[in-house]
Amino acid sequence: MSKEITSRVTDYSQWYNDIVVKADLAEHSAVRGCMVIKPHGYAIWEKMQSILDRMFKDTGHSNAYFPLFIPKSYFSKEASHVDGFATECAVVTHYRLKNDGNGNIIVDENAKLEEELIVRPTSETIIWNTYKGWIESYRDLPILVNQWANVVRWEMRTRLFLRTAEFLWQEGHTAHATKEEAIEESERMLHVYADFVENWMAVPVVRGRKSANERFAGALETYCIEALMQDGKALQAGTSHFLGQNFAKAFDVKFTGRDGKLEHVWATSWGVSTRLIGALIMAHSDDSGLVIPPKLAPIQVVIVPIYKGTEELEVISSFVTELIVKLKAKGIAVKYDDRDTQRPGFKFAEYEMKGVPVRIAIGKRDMENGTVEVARRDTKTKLTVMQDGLEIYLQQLLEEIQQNLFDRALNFRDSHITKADSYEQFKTLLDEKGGFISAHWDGTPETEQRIKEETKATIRCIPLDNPQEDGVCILTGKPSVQRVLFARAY
RNA sequence: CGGGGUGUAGCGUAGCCCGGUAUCGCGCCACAUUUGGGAUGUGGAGGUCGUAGGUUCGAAUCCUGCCACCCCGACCA
Repeated sequence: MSKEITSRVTDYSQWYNDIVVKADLAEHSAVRGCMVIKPHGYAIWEKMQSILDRMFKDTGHSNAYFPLFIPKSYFSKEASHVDGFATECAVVTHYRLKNDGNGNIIVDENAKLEEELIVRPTSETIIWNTYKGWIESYRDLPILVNQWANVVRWEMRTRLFLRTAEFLWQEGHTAHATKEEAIEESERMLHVYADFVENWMAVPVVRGRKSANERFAGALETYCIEALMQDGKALQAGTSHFLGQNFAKAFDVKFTGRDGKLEHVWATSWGVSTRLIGALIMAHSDDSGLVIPPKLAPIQVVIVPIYKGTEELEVISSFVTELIVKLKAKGIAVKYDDRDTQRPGFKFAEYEMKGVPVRIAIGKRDMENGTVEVARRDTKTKLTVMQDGLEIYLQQLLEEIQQNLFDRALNFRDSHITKADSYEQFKTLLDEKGGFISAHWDGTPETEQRIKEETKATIRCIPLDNPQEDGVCILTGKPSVQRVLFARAY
């Protein structure tokens, strides 16, 4: 099957592509810029969905669904929002096809839509147009709604999971009576995201806010969590926006307060996407393939029998059947791979490629000794373990792997936040070390833009609770009150 | 959207300059021997050579248009 993958040092970006394809997560589709998410990749997404969905429900949110299509005029209502998305919108102009008489199917020019429809790149406009009808009084607030959906952004260059023309995500859209409450909500959801990414995906993040340049089109404040990939590039793993009253004003959404006065509603929106799968891959995986943290793994433990002849297999299988019951009782997702069409070595390599956290091999020798061979994916080490009490051992091992992955990523991240005090040093660090560079910035969009043009690095975020410290901007030498995190990013 | 490149079996490729219906490897199928890290042998199946047209007795090969993909820019929360 020749499933060799390119090593990370040879070509990191090819390594990434190889993992996605060879771990069977996704593939390019017949449609330009759009991917097919394969069952193994989708299983990871489903796992992410179910955990996040529970977290959203626990913080008081409900799911709903809004249309895929948005009337073009809605878009124009919020000026900065249009500017942000105009260049990457798919537009529906007709609603019918016809036969041209020569056996070709063509667009029926007589079926032109009176108003073109935009395929949603995000749903703020259609949602705020809807909320207008839901909100009259402070008693109708807050509205805490989330939707799981697909969106389309017509990107020029795409990468599986990281940037595709269509992708899956969730978008939360909330409406509040006060500014404070809306800000609190957007911060709360940022922390929900950080909690998920760190504790489930085992990827450490920096929580912060975006500079004006990087802010969401239409937001007053964009909060984000930034993660660091193994090649030293940053990846925005989630964003949460305080939208102020911008959309309420654009769609005329007002409510009557306790005091009887009419006021515009305060808004937030927040989202994470299938891009998280890209983050997962680039944070943990190695040259043998994908590495999935146990808490997100669709299969946590795979059992591979090693046998000669059906008689040996039967003995092993009856033991495994009992073991599976015990593992499931501990909540462990287990798979027994007794396919006779593949040899053990092949299976070992396959599950390594697919990132299964723990592999158990059981052969005749083990059956005689009352042992199994346990191999962990994160360290690629093997141990012989007693069958007795195996379920407890595995439960602890899975937790240990989860922790180890996080610690490893955290260690890498922390050793890749470097201070730079001059522009020369800044550029050298970017080229030679990568990672986040903590540097003083004069706070102006112009300076950020120039640094971006000259170095391809952007301000990833201004960390929350950022220590205040007097200094001078690395580019302009103007006074600065704090350092911000720069990096080259995905 | 600019500049460059590539399209040949599921995947990776040879052939193209110098025109004669296609090479090799992996994978796939069958059988046998195998099974503690990607098995081996024997046999077999699989191709509108991206697509449309042109030149020619004859086109994977030469010419033109189109499409797709890749790389570099531009663009991108």
